[in-house]
Amino acid sequence: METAERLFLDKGFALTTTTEIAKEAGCNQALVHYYFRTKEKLFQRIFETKLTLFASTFFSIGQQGDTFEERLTQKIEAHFDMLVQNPKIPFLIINELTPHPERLTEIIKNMNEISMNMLNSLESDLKAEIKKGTIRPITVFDLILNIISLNVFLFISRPIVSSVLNLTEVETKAMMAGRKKEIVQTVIRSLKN
Amino acid sequence: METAERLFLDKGFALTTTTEIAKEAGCNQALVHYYFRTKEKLFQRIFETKLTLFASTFFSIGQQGDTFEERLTQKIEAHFDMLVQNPKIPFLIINELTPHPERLTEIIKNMNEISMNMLNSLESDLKAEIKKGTIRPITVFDLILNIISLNVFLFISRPIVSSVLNLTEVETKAMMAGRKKEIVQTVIRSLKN
DNA sequence: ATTATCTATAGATCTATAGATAATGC
DNA sequence: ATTATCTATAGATCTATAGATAATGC
Repeated sequence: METAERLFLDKGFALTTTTEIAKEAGCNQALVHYYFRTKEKLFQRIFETKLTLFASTFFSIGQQGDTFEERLTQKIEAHFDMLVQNPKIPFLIINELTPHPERLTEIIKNMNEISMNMLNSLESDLKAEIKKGTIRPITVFDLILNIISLNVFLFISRPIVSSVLNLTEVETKAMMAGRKKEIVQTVIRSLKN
Repeated sequence: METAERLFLDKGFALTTTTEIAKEAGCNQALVHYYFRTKEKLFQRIFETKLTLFASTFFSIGQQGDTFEERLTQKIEAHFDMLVQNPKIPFLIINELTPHPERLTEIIKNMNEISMNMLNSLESDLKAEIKKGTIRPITVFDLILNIISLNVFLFISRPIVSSVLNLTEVETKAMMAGRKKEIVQTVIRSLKN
């Protein structure tokens, strides 16, 4: 499963073969099917884990903090840090869900319990601030999509950006750290009245 | 080529077969190879066109306008409008370049002529504004990546967002129009001192 | 006795080409 | 005579399973 996870994350479902998984895992190809029946089933087990991880993190951290700005900064950074730990998840999700949006339907229901609560808490927090006049009017949808766009796209485009700018691994890390601060700045400042 | 373009944009290189291209184009599969030799060559002709289109638009529009804010708004909207016309290009580029970053190397050189000029003009424009104190200090890299992130990710995630929120086609269009305004707002406001 | 692992292979694709036939241009 | 189109097929995968053999657990 570890090998399969790595290969699926690198190349997606279509480009990964059970032969390759077996080879890199050090067994024969039949054994992969002995344990998981089909390539699809093996993929789904990995994919659902990754999708749940990706979706839940954003809504589950950053409830403390005195000011709205602090709480929001925590959320953005927690989301960013989750991506640092799982940099290839966004590519996998985009890669698989875009041609097969129907795959999402079942999984959404499983997440609604946790995420909806957190979403509502963010929404009421946001609305209170807008009413106070400390930030401009904005929907929770737009705010979240702004944050996810800025965070996720960095990780999606990282291989391409590193290639275009010819960055070493160290330089890439420095660039990512810089982006983390910049993204927080961009989101916080964009809310100012 | 039209059929191939549509299928490659929808499903990427790996999931598209020359058999399917031929079938939907109304000829037999051998004819595809008669004209294009290999699936790879056919793909590259389409891919390079799309990649050039994607990369050049951002740097080639929006030079007029009295204030920096107007010029920047034009650039953001021009980029957004290009994506409206070509909503599936980002997915194709991400999908193909992430597992094969080496494919980019040749193509970069072709674009450097145009884009570098435009990038320099944006950079000097930006620096002048920062010096004047009308906007906060920010690198041209961060500004461009902010814009591309917000714009492109919307189009990458559109199928997923529409599916999650259960949006009709009309509702999706309205959402996109709202996002266009919101993205401009976010970028402009995030630059304020 | 059950579970794990292997070899071998069926069956389904898919790309690419060979070679025959039809259509077109001079 | 050249170009376009077709049928047929070779060769390369790849998934999945059947059936034999080895390892493990009681």
